[in-house]
Amino acid sequence: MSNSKKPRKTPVQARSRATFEAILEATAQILDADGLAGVTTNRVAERAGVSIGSLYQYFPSRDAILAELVRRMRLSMSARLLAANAVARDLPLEQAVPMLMEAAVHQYQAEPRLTAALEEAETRLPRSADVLAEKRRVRDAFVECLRNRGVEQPEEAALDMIGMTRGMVMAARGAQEVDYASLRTRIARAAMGYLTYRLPGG
Amino acid sequence: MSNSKKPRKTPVQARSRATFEAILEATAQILDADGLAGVTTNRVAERAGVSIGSLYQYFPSRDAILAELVRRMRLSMSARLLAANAVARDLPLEQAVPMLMEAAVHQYQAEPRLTAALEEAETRLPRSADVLAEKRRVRDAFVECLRNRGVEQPEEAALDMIGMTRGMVMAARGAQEVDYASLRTRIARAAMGYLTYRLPGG
Amino acid sequence: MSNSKKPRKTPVQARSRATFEAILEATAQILDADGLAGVTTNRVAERAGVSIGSLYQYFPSRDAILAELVRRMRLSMSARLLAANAVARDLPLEQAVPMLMEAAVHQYQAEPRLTAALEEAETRLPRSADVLAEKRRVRDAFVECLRNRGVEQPEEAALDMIGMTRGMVMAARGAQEVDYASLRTRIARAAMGYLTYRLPGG
Amino acid sequence: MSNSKKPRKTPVQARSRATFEAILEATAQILDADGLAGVTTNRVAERAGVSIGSLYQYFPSRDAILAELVRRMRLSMSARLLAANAVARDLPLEQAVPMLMEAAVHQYQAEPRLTAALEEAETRLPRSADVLAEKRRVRDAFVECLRNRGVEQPEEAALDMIGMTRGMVMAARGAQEVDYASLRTRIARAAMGYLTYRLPGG
DNA sequence: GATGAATGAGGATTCATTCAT
DNA sequence: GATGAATGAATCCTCATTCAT
Repeated sequence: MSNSKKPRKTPVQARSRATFEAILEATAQILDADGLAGVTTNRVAERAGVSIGSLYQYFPSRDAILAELVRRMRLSMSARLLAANAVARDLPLEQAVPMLMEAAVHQYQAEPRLTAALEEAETRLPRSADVLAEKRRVRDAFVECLRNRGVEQPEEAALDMIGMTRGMVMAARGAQEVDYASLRTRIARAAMGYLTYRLPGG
Repeated sequence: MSNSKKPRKTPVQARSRATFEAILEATAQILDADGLAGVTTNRVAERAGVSIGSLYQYFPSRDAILAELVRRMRLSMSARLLAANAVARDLPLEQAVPMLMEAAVHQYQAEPRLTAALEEAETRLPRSADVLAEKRRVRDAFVECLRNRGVEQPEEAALDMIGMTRGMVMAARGAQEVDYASLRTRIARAAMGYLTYRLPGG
Repeated sequence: MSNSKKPRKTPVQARSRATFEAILEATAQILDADGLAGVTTNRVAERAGVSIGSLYQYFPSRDAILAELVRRMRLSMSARLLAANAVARDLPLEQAVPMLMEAAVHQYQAEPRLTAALEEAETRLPRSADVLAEKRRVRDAFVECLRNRGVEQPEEAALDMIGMTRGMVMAARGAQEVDYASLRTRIARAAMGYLTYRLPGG
Repeated sequence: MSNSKKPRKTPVQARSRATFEAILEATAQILDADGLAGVTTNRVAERAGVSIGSLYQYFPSRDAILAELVRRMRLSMSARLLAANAVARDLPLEQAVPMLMEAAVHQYQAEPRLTAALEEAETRLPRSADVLAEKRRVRDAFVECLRNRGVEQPEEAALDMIGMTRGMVMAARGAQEVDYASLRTRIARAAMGYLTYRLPGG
């Protein structure tokens, strides 16, 4: 019995592959334009230029399409983070952290609406081991970066830095802000400030 | 021209008032328990102990119920922020900021699931002038606090601080973290660090 | 959480009751005309003169409609059997058995196609305690009748007599036979013969 | 005018023959395991190790596959009956009848689920001359056996004996009874009793 | 001949909303 | 005002069948 969230058939032939990708692409477009509620299987099929039957040849359910997109997004985010972490390996904290934050921001900045919709989808979908693993890798990249540079409580700090990144991008997006260069600088500042500031009472 | 998102009638009589509130309370309970998707008008009516027909006497649509709850949440958040700002009027930045951050966190901390569901509802609903105004007041409270204490770019900083607050609470919640005292401290630290840190290159 | 095979709402008002019965009646007509495969919810609703939404107010699923019809059929069969058994209480075997057989045959004879369709439905549906109980009562009526008159292995004999009844009616129906008086006589003969015949070797 | 229920081509070559049989075998397996509803053409093709396109080279429709299986079942039943009748040619009624009954029971006993599924399929399918002919031969075997031994109304009696056989086996199966030796004895007893018993009033 | 990708009519079910009583 | 029965558009999904490669 195959996992119902996995693609139903692994596309090997060229035509199959194209259909498979067309369905994902159509779904991403609709998510970006109309959000999660706009994604109906018939609409996806229509936009993909495919019959509803074909859609169900490749995905066992509507959720499976969303799950695949979420999986790809998380995969892409973790890949970017790991790459940034590798590049920053020998840099000091104040140079390494901005690089990681920039990597973390990238996806939100590149496709803000799609990413928000996919994160919403992620909360609706059953927890997926794949997705959890990728998120764990992102956090681990932060943890490693911080621990190697002597930061205390690196697990907690990683969580906080990921959270503030996401929160600040979303807030900027909500306020229609478009100066991403400035935003990245502020996010890096927030992270470094968080790591170095000592509260008066603490 | 009647705004379809406003309650259909202003309840003046006691019984009307009670029914009106019962519907909102029922909706809030369902949102907290099952999220936005669990809110169906029939279910709300049933839990409120009201017929579906009566529900539509008080609210013109399902969305109108959600809009009213969103409005109240934003109202409550801005009230809390304004109060905190008033109390902190004469305190220095490093004492005022934690007070504001704490006020901003409160709602998320007190009812995390309900608040998340209402924010999700908010993104689905058409922009409401009421809600925008309350959010503006929250931001203005931050702006005033910062400007009075000589912080540069207070508009931008207010936005960032609100964003990081929300982001860090949500991340903590997603990681099942429950030590809110620690979380509040870290959020205050992030805010103060953000305001005071100078990037090497900047 | 209510049993999903039970009617969703117990109809108390006159209009409700009428709708409820109209749905069952429409389903029975379709079963009789086209068999189980002809029963689609939309078709039932249409024939009942009711919207599809109304149908689902009264029954949680297509199967629930069928289950209710099966339940009624079994109820009616057991009632008839028990009545016959009561009437035959003081009669000797050779008079009692034909009465029971006649009662057992009645439903098949009165509505052969509908009954066949409902029995087919019964095998598809999850076992229902109600239905099993009614079937048990039918068998128990036979058992009691036989045991009181000194028949050996009355449980087994009851099962066999019920089986032969059903088999002979169905075969007659398949052969387009319509002389039910003759059929009943033969069924009674088969039953009595079964009970009294001694195999040469046995 | 091509009968759409007939196999599309007569397989002469070995490979064709093998494919044809594989499809039938796969269908029989699915029928036995999951009943008529489990038989989908794609599933049959998959289990037969054949593409769906090939399946439609050998059978014009799903029903044609089922029809062929029904035809074979009836063929096999009639062959067994005719053989039993031949063997019993010179035996007296009370020895001949049990032999015929046993032959009639055999198929139900050997593959109860498959046989039940095929009989269900038979009722769904359009009447087939082939199938009717085989059923006629079964009945004729009984008729001949009875007439030769002086039984009155042999046509009617044959019908009744076939019916009671089927009914008793099905009832036993429904009751999870597995002692087929006992069952066969009882079926023979029912048949002989039916043939010899004289109702008091008759 | 074989393949399997593609088709789309059709079926079950939900739920916001209306309106007769 | 209140009630709740009724509505039907919209949604997810299946499966027999076709046809380009």
